[in-house]
Amino acid sequence: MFKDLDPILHSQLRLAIVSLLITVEEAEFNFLKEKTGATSGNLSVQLDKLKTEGYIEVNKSFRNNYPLTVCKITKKGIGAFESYVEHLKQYINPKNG
Amino acid sequence: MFKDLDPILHSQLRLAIVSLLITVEEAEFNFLKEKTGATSGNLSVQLDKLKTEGYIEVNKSFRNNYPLTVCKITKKGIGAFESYVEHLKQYINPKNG
DNA sequence: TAAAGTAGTTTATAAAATAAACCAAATAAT
DNA sequence: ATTATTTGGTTTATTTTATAAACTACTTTA
Repeated sequence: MFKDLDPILHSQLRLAIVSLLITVEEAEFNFLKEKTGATSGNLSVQLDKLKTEGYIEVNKSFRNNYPLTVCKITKKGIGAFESYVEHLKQYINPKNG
Repeated sequence: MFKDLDPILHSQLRLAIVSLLITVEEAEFNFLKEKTGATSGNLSVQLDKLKTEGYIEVNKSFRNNYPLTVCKITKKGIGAFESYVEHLKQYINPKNG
């Protein structure tokens, strides 16, 4: 009756990250940090999880001598997000029959 | 930017339980178990959590000599659910700006 | 050159979800 | 009548997650 919710996306922070990446298509670590309000540590861990799952790509480089981490959603990530939202509708539309 | 998601409701099983209780207004343990596909143990724990939070009422009695647990959503639970859904929309509508 | 800031990562701790084991009573089988 | 099985759960233990704290490596400023 209830479809499973992808546990990778069913996390407040990871969902926020993916939600942002869907709109901007590319974002820096600090942009994500500010928008989500996450701590650096937590953000680092969750980005890694999304990367491991293949939902995002993470590109590390340097800019003005400082490390720079840029994230981008993948096709798989977009698909997973859309699917997650579809599944979620079953839970939040009180017409689950 | 992103509003916090009530951690009590941001759980697949608890969300499913509350989603069901919103439509039926009263449900037996086994009804919830079948509809959600949860194990008894997990269901028992999560019902207790929702009860402790004041989101549901749990009435224990006997029927045909067997124990019977009946659950009902509270006003607080309805409010929390509605609020959760509102907050969630920020995450799933890719127009978060 | 010492202190403070940038941009993170890693490790440790707390909280949550899940599974396994258990319990009390009822019914069914031998 | 005693043993086994089923019902309707609860409790405890294990695994998984999330979060926070500590740390790294380097840069800039005083």
